[in-house]
Parts: sequence; C-alpha cells; structure tokens
Amino acid sequence: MTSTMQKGFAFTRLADHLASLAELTDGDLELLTAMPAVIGHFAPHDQLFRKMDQPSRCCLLLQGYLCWKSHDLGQITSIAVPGDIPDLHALLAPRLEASLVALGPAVVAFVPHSFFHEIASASLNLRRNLALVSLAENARLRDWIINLGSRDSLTRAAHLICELTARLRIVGLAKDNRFASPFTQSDLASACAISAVHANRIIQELRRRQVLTWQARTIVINDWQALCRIGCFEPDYLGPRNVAAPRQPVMRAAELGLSALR
Amino acid sequence: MTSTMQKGFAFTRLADHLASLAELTDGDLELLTAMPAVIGHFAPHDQLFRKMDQPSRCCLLLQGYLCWKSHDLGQITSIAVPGDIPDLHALLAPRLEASLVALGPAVVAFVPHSFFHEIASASLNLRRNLALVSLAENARLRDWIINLGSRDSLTRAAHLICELTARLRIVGLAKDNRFASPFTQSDLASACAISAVHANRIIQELRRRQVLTWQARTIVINDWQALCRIGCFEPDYLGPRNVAAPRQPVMRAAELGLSALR
DNA sequence: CGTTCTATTGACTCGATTCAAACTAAGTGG
DNA sequence: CCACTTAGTTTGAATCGAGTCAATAGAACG
Repeated sequence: MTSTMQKGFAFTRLADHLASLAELTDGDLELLTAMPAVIGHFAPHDQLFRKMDQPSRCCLLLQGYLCWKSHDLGQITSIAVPGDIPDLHALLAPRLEASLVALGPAVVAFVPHSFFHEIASASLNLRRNLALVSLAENARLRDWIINLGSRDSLTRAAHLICELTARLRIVGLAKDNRFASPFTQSDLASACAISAVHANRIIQELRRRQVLTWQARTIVINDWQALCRIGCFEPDYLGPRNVAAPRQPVMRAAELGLSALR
Repeated sequence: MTSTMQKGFAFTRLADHLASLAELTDGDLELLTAMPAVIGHFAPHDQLFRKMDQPSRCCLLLQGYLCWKSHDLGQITSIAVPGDIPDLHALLAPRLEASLVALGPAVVAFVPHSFFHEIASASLNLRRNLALVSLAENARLRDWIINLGSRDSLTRAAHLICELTARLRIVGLAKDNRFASPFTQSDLASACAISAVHANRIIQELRRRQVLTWQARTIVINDWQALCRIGCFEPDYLGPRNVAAPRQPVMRAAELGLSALR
C-alpha cells in the first residue's frame, strides 16, 4: 500500500451513501467535509485488517471492492462498494471477527474513529444516519442468509450481481448498467458459497441467456429485468428512505384476543 | 393472544442481556425498571408482525422463542431468546422486511418505541448498549452466513444448538445444560436451510453420538465439548464485553508501503 | 517471454432433496 | 375416557444439484 495524507474530498461517495438512507442537512455535509483521511492503495487479496485486529481508524472505501472474509473457511460475508465503511462497527466493538480483504485493486481513506465520534455527538441526524448504515447492513446480511439458505446457485449469483448493481447505482458507479468487476470468479464463488468451477458454469449460463456480459474486468447488464427475475431480486429491499415515518400503531387481531379467528 | 398491562418487571432478562455486552450502571437499571409493557401470549406459529408492518412498539421476548422468517421462502434468519428485542431496529427503520413468528408458545412484552427513545436520550451508556445489541446481531448474522455457506448440515445444526445454548446461558435459561425446546425439527430445518427429513436424520446422528438428548420438548446437552467440536463453535464469538478498550493504532505493514514483503 | 493467475471443460462422486408411507404424540370433543 | 383428528417424527428409495479432481486453455504481468 502507498499512502498520502489528504483532507476533505473523500466524503462525496459517503455522502451519496448516507443520503440514500435518510436526508442529510447542509450542516451534516459541512461536518463530513472536515473528514481527515489517510489514503491507502491496496492490491488484489491484500488484507486491510485481520481477525482480532483492533484498529483505531475506519476504512472508507473510495475505489474498488473490499470484503469481509472468514479466515479459516474463506466464506465472504459481505462486500463493500465505494462509499461504504465496512468496519464502522469497530467504533463500538473494536475487536474484528474476520479479515477485511481487497477484491481487486482498492483505494481506501483511513479515517480516525475519533472523527466519527465527533460528528456523531455534533449532529443527532448524522448519528441516526450512521445507525442506519448499520441497520442497512443488517438487512443485507439477512437477505444474504435467505439467498444462501433458500435459493439455488444460479439464483444466488444473479442476486449478488443485482445487489451489487443496485448499490453501485446509488454512488453513481453503475451508469449504463456497466461497472468494473476486478474480482475473480472465485471471489464470486466465495460469496455465493459455491465452488469456483460451478461459479464458472453459472456465469456461462448467464451469458448464454444474454442477461449479462463479463469481460475485460467489466460487467455489463444487458437485461436488468431478466437478471432480477433470475435472482429473485426486489430492487427496494435495501430500504432507501425506509425511515422515521411516525405512524399510527397497527393493532393486530392477535392483540385483541382474536388469535383463534385467524 | 391474551394481553395484560403490567409495569416494571419485564426488564430483568433484558438487563442480563445488555449487561453481557457492556456494563450497566445503577442509573441505567433504574431507567429500565420504568419500562411500560403490555404482555402478550402467543401460540406456536402465530405471527407477531408481518412483512411491511410498521409497529409502534418493540417486542421484548419474555418466554419461549421467536424467529424472523422470510415470508415466501420460509427461511429463518434469526432466532430470539428471552431478553432479546428482535425488532429493535424498527425504532429507526420502521418498515419490517420479514415476519416475526413464534416458535412454540411465547410470552412477549410490548414496549412503546418512545420508551427506548427516552432511555437512549437519558443515558449515553444505554444508547451505546442498545447499539451493541444491533452489532451483536450483526455478528450473529455473519456467523450464520458462514454456517450456511461453508459447513455441512450436521455441523450447521450442531452450531445452531451451541449458539442457542450459549445465549440462553446468558439469561439463565440453560442451567445444567438443559433448556426448553418447544420448536419442531422442521423449525430447526428452516433455520439450517436443510429439509425436515434431513434435520431428523441429523438429530438422530447427534443422539447416536450421545452429545445430546431431545425429548419432551427439552434438549439436554450431554457433551458440550463434543457438540462444540462438531459444530465448530467458539463460545466467545458473541463478543461479550468486546467493547470500548482504547488501544494504540495497529500499524499494518501495508500502510508503511511494505505490501510486497508479505 | 516465461511465470503465474484465472477461466474452462469433462468425468466421477456424494450430500441432500424429494416423494411416499408409516408411525407416534398430542389435542379435541362426544 | 376413548375415538378421531391433526401435527410432528421416522424410515426407505430414487433422484439431482453441486462438489471434487484433473487437465487444458487463456490472460495478465513483471
């Protein structure tokens, strides 16, 4: 990794990401621009952190992809796209439970934990936004459990590609249904919990069905509708703006003692 | 469901749960005792909430088990034990993405969202504690992804039972390695993403190996060590007290530009 | 320009599913 | 209290999706 010290530009994709979850005020944006960052460049398969590390800085991903990978079994549990802070949870639970690995070349802004603590105390709204980042991750993890548990491998792979595409769009990186895919078929396999050989066969099947092309480290979605259908992907599940709408309590029949009627 | 209105007793297992994540002060306990609750009783397979519901109250589980279940595929993504608040995330992201279902008979305390907002503003420490609940869930979800993705079905089932046991111990419900199991083998299968038939064969295998008995809606762990071995379970992973220890930054070789040396 | 990843293909194997049927336990109501 | 119903468990046999192994082809990189 090579490092340079910079200040106040790395926040833009993060702002896109946060704004997709809930409004950001001008004051919040102001706070974000003050973000101090050390830029780091990583090569494919570089480990940014290892299991049991206790870093004092968060990684804000600027370019490329990172993943959390269980050290012993090699299972990928989540993939970070630019604008993500994959180790945000380390602010409160400092001991890492897995390794953070670069999928392809990656550029990262290291930001001191103290910065996030500061902006969280300065802005209730940002605090909520950061909490929503964690909840969105939670929703993605649940979705991934459903994917691994209940769907066949073709569906799994298609679903992963759909999810990646949807997230990349949010930060402006999937224009024209085209985005960089510097990761390998084996990486896809590790995420989908299938063998690399089988991953290859599935990608061929997706190509055969003309829903995507994947060459020269670039994926092009040729038929988004079809890919969503194959992947059982509902574009909204990441829950953009699924927040803070005070409503009337919904009284279940059950609560009225009518359980037997259902 | 039948309901009764009560106040100030439902918090004890919740306190055990929170205290397992980080210290609770006397002031925090005081705040918790003021918890207003409507008690609800549910029968097996009752739905407490459905996908897309927007409840104004959280469920604090008092007795039994609840699970989040994807409506279409039936996959269980997590199981709640007494002391858990499975829908805590609905405080910030009110639209539910799955159904909350009772596994066996269950007793729940419904607590208004406003109560949690109040104690969170009253105590920084409790706020952090509630955030840790979410992070612990996050860690469990990741662990479950590894389980579903990378381990065979015997290991998966053993792992689930280990995890349940560990969590029940925290709230005092697995004394003598014995705990209630009102859920069915099909429920276990839905959590482990295997067929009910296969779940049955696996339970028989665990019985044959004398690591547990499961009869009369009760599981007894006869050989905890062996069960952990079969389930690849590391008892500490839930991260009790994995918090807030300010440390020196760990400088990776990568950051010093020594990536090539590794 | 060779070395090293990565992608591709075929053959064989195996864990897990599915289907079907029988059996057991647990209610429920007459 | 027993007959009846329903839910859950157990068993066997056939089938299939996906893994593994092994070998080759192609791309990328120093």
